[in-house]
Amino acid sequence: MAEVGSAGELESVRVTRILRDDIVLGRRAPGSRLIERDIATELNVSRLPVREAIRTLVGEGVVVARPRTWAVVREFTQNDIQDFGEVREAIETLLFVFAAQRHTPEGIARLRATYQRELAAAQAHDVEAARIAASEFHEIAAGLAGNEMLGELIGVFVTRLQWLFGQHDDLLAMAEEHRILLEAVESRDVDTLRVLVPRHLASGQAAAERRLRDREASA
Amino acid sequence: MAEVGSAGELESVRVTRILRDDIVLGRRAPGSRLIERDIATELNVSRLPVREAIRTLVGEGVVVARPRTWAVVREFTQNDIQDFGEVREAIETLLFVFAAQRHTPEGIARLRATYQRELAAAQAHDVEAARIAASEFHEIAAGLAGNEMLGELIGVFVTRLQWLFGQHDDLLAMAEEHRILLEAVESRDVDTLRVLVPRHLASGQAAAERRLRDREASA
DNA sequence: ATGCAGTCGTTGGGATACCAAACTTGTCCA
DNA sequence: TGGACAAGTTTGGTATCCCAACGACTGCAT
Repeated sequence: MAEVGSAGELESVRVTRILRDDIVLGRRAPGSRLIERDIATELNVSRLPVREAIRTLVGEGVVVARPRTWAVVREFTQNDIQDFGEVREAIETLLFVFAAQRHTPEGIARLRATYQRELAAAQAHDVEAARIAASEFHEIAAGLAGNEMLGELIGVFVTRLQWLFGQHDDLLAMAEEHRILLEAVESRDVDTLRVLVPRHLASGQAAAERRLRDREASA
Repeated sequence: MAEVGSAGELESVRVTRILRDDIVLGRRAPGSRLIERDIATELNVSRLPVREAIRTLVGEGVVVARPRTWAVVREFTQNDIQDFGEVREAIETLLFVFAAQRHTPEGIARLRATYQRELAAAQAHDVEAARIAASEFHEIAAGLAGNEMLGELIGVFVTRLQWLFGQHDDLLAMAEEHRILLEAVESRDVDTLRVLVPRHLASGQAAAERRLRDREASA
């Protein structure tokens, strides 16, 4: 019918992806209502896939739903972002430290290739490609860490991550930071990573806080 | 109708709780099938609440569901338990360090009261009460940490935590460990906590691995 | 015995219609 | 101004029906 996405894809998955993109890309504002019937009509599906999608997004922490009323896109406070940053620092440090301790030559090669794609995209000012490569960089690093539970945990948090910290102003600076991370992982330099990762995150953190302040000021 | 649980409780929540307890308490074995229709009939509800419950439990990581087939209770491997332990160590260290840095006198009083309840229950060999108090101990500590995102993260993991590490053999030893944690938190002794928490977790870890090995041997 | 292909029953994903409970909202009145 | 009340929305749940996909079984050939 619509013939979008991979063959045999479940409707609920498709709807989830659409709504998630709407939220992450800002097409649905924080606080805006998610009304099952309307969305169902809009996307030409029944309420069922929409319900599942909303539940999934609640699980991913970007939607809040109270019983028997509409769900809304989550509104984050300055405090939430700070809390999130603290947690993220711990998780990502763990991630890169494990990656440094356990990586294989083959894995490093893939990580480096992805970094180079990111760098090229950043130099060409291709925002979308750079964003995808950067996100892949983290995915590969998660693989190198060789800890599936850690992967699951990151999976739970990745949507709000992309939402809150998705848009990084300075693509080249970000690529450069990834180069430094890459080299530390390759040389298994755990001590350096323990100071590097928090510093890497701090820049995106500041940008997210700034964006939120701007939004609050204009409200 | 059934008039169980709190008033106005959603069916899906009730079903989720029932299934979760079945799994955590071992009434449903790892690998056993969760068939929507059967469970719906069994609990006298329609398929919808059951579907939602299963999705929730998938989110909590204790059920695996592939499209268009039954879901099954998750089977954990030795490797999963080890991975989980690594992640848990990082999270709980973060939790107790934050609690040490940010606790209030009032919060410490509640933590101490809960510890004393746990100790009393352990001395009386009341397994159920000790288990509940121990779990409350962690909940209160999470509150003291003053980081809602960390709370959410723990919420995602708490079910498999209770499932895999729920039964601790030596109640008195566990209470004693909680006493040491409590005192370190109270005196804001962060350095001690950084070595204490991993040690605290190691004992439960070993017990879980032993249990799994036994189960595998008898299969 | 073993491997394999086709068949058939089972099961989840989804659509539709309907209802009750409860949450919002707007209005009216003190 | 503030609160109680009424009306309209919206979700949660039930009941059916259908279909595609999956799994299990059967029987055949080797």
